[in-house]
Amino acid sequence: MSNEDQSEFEYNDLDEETLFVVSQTFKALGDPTRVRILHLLFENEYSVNQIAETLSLRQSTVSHQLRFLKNLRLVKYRREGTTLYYSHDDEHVMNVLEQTIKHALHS
Amino acid sequence: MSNEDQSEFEYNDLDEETLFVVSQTFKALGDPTRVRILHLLFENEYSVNQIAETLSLRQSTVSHQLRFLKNLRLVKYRREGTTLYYSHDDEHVMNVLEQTIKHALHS
DNA sequence: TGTGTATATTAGTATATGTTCATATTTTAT
DNA sequence: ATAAAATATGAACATATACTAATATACACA
Repeated sequence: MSNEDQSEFEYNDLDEETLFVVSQTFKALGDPTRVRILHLLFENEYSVNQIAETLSLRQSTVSHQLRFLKNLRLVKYRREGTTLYYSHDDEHVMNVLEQTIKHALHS
Repeated sequence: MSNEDQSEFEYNDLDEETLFVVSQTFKALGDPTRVRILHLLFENEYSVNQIAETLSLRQSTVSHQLRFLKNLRLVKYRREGTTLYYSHDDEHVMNVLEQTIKHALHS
């Protein structure tokens, strides 16, 4: 088999932006803390302190990770006085997470 | 609202193993190089060198990442002489990847 | 057995990442 | 204005990660 035969079919690599968005999105789900936070936010909204208490994390840790998730528009918040209630903001990502959790539980 | 009201509903955190598997799986998809490799393997099998050439990566880099992916059983290989042909080995993960790429392309 | 080819592995390095502590900022209520 | 509560931020640290060069290993075949 000649080299020409091997390269007969041109491969279309992912464009740089798509590649960045996709890997960045998965990177968000690639950390246990962020998975726990998103999993917690599956059904309800929670304040930063509530998240920290429920998951036994430092307030600072939660805030840092929420910023990460907010930059990717995976979560949003609403304010009530000094309290910020966070909730998820990306149905696709939450679906992917749910699917994969279920898949992991069955395997 | 009292503290009792807030903690009335017990939250069931993900068990440690599920958490590990899920975040580990997403971590695999959280790197551009691995995304490119898996994307390449979507339809066909490729040898290590073919992957390296197609994606302009070093042989060593590809081999390292393939080991990573193989440890998670995301890829498998078959041998033909000295050549190893790699292909994907996890339909669920490939579906998730495909979905997310399509989602990224439309946004 | 010896040589060439394909792949894997090891060690080193630079960068990225996640957590923590301390502190700053924002908002509300007095 | 001041204090308290909730959250955000910055710096420092330790660890993880990805890539590279060099080398080792595995296989095929003369």
